[in-house]
Amino acid sequence: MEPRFVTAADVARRAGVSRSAVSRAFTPGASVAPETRARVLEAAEALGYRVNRLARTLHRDRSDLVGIIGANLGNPYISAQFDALSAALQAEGLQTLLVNLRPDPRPGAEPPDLGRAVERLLEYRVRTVVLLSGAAPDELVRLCAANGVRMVLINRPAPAAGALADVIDSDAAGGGRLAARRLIAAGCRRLAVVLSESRTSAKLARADAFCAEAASGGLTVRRWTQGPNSYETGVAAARSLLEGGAARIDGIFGVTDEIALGAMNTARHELGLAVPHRLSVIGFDDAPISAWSSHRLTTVRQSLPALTGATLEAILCPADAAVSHRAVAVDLVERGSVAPARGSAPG
Amino acid sequence: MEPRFVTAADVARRAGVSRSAVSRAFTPGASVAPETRARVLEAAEALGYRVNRLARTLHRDRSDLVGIIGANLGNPYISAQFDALSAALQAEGLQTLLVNLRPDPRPGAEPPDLGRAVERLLEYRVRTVVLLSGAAPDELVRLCAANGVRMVLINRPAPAAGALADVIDSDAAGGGRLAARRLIAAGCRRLAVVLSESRTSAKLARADAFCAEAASGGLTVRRWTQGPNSYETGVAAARSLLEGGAARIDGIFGVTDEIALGAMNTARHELGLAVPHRLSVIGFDDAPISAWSSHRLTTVRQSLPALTGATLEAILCPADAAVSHRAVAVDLVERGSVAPARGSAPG
DNA sequence: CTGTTAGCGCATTCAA
DNA sequence: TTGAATGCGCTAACAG
Repeated sequence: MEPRFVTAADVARRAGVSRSAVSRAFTPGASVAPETRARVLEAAEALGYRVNRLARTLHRDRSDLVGIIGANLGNPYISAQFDALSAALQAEGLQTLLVNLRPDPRPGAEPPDLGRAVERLLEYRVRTVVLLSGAAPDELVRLCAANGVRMVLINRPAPAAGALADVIDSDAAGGGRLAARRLIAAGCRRLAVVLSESRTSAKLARADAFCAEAASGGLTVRRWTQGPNSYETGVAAARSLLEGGAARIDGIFGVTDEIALGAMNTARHELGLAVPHRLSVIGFDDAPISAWSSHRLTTVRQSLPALTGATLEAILCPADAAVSHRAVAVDLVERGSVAPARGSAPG
Repeated sequence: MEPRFVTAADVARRAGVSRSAVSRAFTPGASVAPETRARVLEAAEALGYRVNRLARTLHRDRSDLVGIIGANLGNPYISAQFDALSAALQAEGLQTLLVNLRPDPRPGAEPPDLGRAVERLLEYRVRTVVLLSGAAPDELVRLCAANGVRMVLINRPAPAAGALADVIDSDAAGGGRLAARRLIAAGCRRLAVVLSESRTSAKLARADAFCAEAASGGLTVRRWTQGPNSYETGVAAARSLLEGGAARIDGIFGVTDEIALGAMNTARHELGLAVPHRLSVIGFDDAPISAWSSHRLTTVRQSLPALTGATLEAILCPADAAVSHRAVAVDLVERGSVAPARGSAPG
């Protein structure tokens, strides 16, 4: 005899009431006599009944499933972000359904496809799709909208105007400028920026603003672009930019902490360059590990609580609310990877 | 006019067939005329229809949702493990429904409750519950079993004999012994083990085996237990164990890499102790960041692919299969945080 | 307040 | 192969 899930009918039978009574006993705000309700709950308890939320969803216009599309979940910042977001959702009674865009390592496997990911989530009738990774083509945004599902884009390229997508953006340009100004203040004159090949506009915007700010200070920036957003990308960049010392790069901006850490560690431990005396390094994110005493990375902070809060707001807003654009401020966290500012303006 | 999800009936109408035909067109192996099928697919495409997997689940005996219960998703090893597992599930057509056991930071919030987490997942009729965190009381295992849901425990205390739960265990005792032997070979004589307060038997077993092995070598071990499994726990331990230098601890085993890294970094950068010359440190997990040149932590490796593979096997096994116990071997990864072995046996 | 009834979207019998 | 009918577990509108 296969064990089976207990149904409302089972409970009704045992409690000697109708199925509706059972349903009502589990619906907050429904009108049930306290006594009936108690009897139902008792029977449910005895039988081990619990509401089938999947079936319940058939009736309501939206489920309490929130789809999160992410890649790179091992990344120190993204994992923290995902952790915070899923916890916050849960506190609101929402549940996290994950689609992992990580490439399947098996030979012959197809590369991950964002379109399929979204469709998959639509099949589960999620109420919202949150994009932590990848760039959403307008067509996908429209697809969701056509199904009454809002999309929330976090640090993603903004979709076409009028598209039904909320966007949460930390101030990439401001952060890039902050980084450039700080390196220049430290006396760096030969700057480089390291970014991954991902076409994510947030990372591009960080790099572009960095370059623009440097240019306005009369400096040109060596731009190093290759590989994924990973530690190894930073390692490779450091080797390529610093080895031999011909270019005499003295300031590096990594568009994510993970990249910056790869570059900094390689400079320090593999190439023997003193940080920050010979080379200053600055990152973007403020991942937890960046504060560790083994790193002490100076970085542009995106406040995780702020980011999570803005995301949650967007997710919770009524289905018919106008789309919104939430900006999250960034600030510079001074630690030990950038040389002290020279000639800072006196008091 | 609210946008609504397209239903099979809509498609049937447009294609001029019955709803059943639509259903069959989307059911692999059903008997449909190729021509009908084509017409249905065309109509579906035009309308933007996709199967409602929630409704589909009402008919099948199990859903394709796998519930994962985890805490500490920001932990460097756990995030990697979660990443690998969710990707592997997806490659098998299964979907990850997450319950995050992270404490709600809001004031007055209740602490996370594993029982509620499991019940929540049962409400979604998941086919399997995977426990990455917490210890499963037998009563919870029985609860799942009563609902025909298998439980998979990863590095968790084994439930009562006969309970319907698959367990995946990396060799905690073997790893603990490996760590002890290595520190002893390095010439360490004043050992300490650092563990968190969590009652997780895996971490306890690592520590216990470490102490036992040290004892058999004539050494007693200072046991430091406090706080959660986190970097800060390692930091606090290092301060408490090493500050002042009275105890002259010369070898530390952290039961997770994160703890070991906290201890090592604090010893090195805050207390100014040379690692490995003055102090040797060894961890357990082999998280990606442990290999970084800023750490080079010698550690006991749990192979992530092996762990993920074993987990997947357990999840995919038929519902009526006997419960299984899978052991994952560990080995020592030599890096730079332990002094070279002295007087190793020649040839 | 309660039970009856009628769906929600789908898969699967059963006849045809 | 196909359509009609039935049921999955639940909610909601309706009468009582």
